[in-house]
Amino acid sequence: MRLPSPSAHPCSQCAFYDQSVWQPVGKGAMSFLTGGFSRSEFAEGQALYMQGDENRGVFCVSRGLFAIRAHSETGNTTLLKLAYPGDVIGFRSYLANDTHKTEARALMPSRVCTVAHRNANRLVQTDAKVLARLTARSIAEIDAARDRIIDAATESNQTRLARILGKLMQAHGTRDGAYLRMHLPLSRTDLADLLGIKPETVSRVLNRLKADGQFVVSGRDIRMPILQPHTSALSGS
Amino acid sequence: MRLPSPSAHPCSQCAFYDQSVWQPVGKGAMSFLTGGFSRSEFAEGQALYMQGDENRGVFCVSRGLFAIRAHSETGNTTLLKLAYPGDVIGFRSYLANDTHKTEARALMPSRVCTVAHRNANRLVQTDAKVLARLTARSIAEIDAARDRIIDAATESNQTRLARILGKLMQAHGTRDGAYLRMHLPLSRTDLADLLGIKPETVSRVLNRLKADGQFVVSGRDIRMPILQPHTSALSGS
DNA sequence: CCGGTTTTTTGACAACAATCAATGACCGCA
DNA sequence: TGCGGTCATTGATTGTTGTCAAAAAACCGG
Repeated sequence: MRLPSPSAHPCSQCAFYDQSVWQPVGKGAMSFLTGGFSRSEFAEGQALYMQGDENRGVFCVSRGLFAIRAHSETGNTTLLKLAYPGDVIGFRSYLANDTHKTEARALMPSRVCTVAHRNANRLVQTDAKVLARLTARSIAEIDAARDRIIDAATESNQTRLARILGKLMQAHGTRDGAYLRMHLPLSRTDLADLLGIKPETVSRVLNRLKADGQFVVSGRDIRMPILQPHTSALSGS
Repeated sequence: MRLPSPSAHPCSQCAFYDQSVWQPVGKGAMSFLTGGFSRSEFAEGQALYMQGDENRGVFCVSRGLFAIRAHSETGNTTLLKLAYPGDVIGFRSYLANDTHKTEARALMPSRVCTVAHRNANRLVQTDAKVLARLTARSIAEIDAARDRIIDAATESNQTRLARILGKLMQAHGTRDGAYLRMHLPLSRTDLADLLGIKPETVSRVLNRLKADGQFVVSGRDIRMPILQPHTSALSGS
């Protein structure tokens, strides 16, 4: 799990190096970073952390997709967000010095880079820029949550579902003729927990999206026309 | 607007002094705090800042109630949160060094304490504890947003409205016989923007709350029985 | 390939919300 | 006092979602 070269920046080969929380770490503190750094593979369904767990460090999704879920006492589950490659997760618990209030679970085979709690502390103490980058992630989290609140309050579930699928398609879809195609990494229940509706309703909303020609859905196999519907409508005349 | 004694901590008489972002400021940096500190009164309907404005500082609600709203290009308005006394607002814009993405407007006669942008910068540079407290507010903001997302996804609008009214009643209600009573500081449209529904639906949900005996509503005059409904139901037999 | 399980879909109905239109209540002000 | 104007309520209708039940499809281990 440890990387071969302890003097090189462990994120230097990562596609998200520029935005890495640890990018400011210089030569002087590099041993704090490489010492607590690890890269782990996660199978579909495997948890990175569970609700109530002590914080073990700061995590960065390197590949795949994670679901950040909250489980209530009454048994309800809300899928708070999807963590895509480049997203940093677990930092709320790290910054608050608190247990995790959500769980993170891989929705497909995924890879995560971890900086252990103790080492993160040392890096934050050594370089103020690291803390500044963590603060920036907090602000981005606030913005994302605000956007989601607005989205939920103003858009129909059909529109919201189309957006979620479109974003997943952009991240995980592959070209197939005039379509983008993917294996949907979320169950109907996951989609329901993401929208705050019941799985039966997800089925019906998907039917509407199919009827509108926005998606071709068959189980977890999903295709999305690459051309925007209004473009093709205009091209006909 | 300036306070009389420049050597005393301007928050020292405030009910929220302990949780004040500026509480850690010591004698050495006090002039940075008192110099940029001001206390302002706001009339009902008056804006503290508008969406798109440059950040002028960090604000703390001292008395009254503010609505934090987001206006979309399409003309939709979402009431993102209510800022109660003790709440710090405007810090997202301050920390991100960005324009305000929301507006803050007084819902009743209110008082706000302001630390000007430049002085806030000096205080943050002087004392790391100040930044730590701002970070803690960011985390609290993330938590509050998460709670709201869960609430919207799992609770009925009736339950959500009852909670909102109950919280307002707790903050602004006065005892009146067996009831807590208040003048509702929000219009039906505000309540609608808070729940993500239409004003007509707010009317109907209020009717259901009335029918259930949870509230007595007449225009903006609202009363809430102090005894829990289930207690009185049991006491009958 | 089979049997058993889980997931997803469909159907029927009730509850809830959006929309549009009309009415009613309230307020400020001439 | 009466006149607009805004805000709030109500009614009628349609669309959406929840709920419960059943059927269909997908999945899994042997």
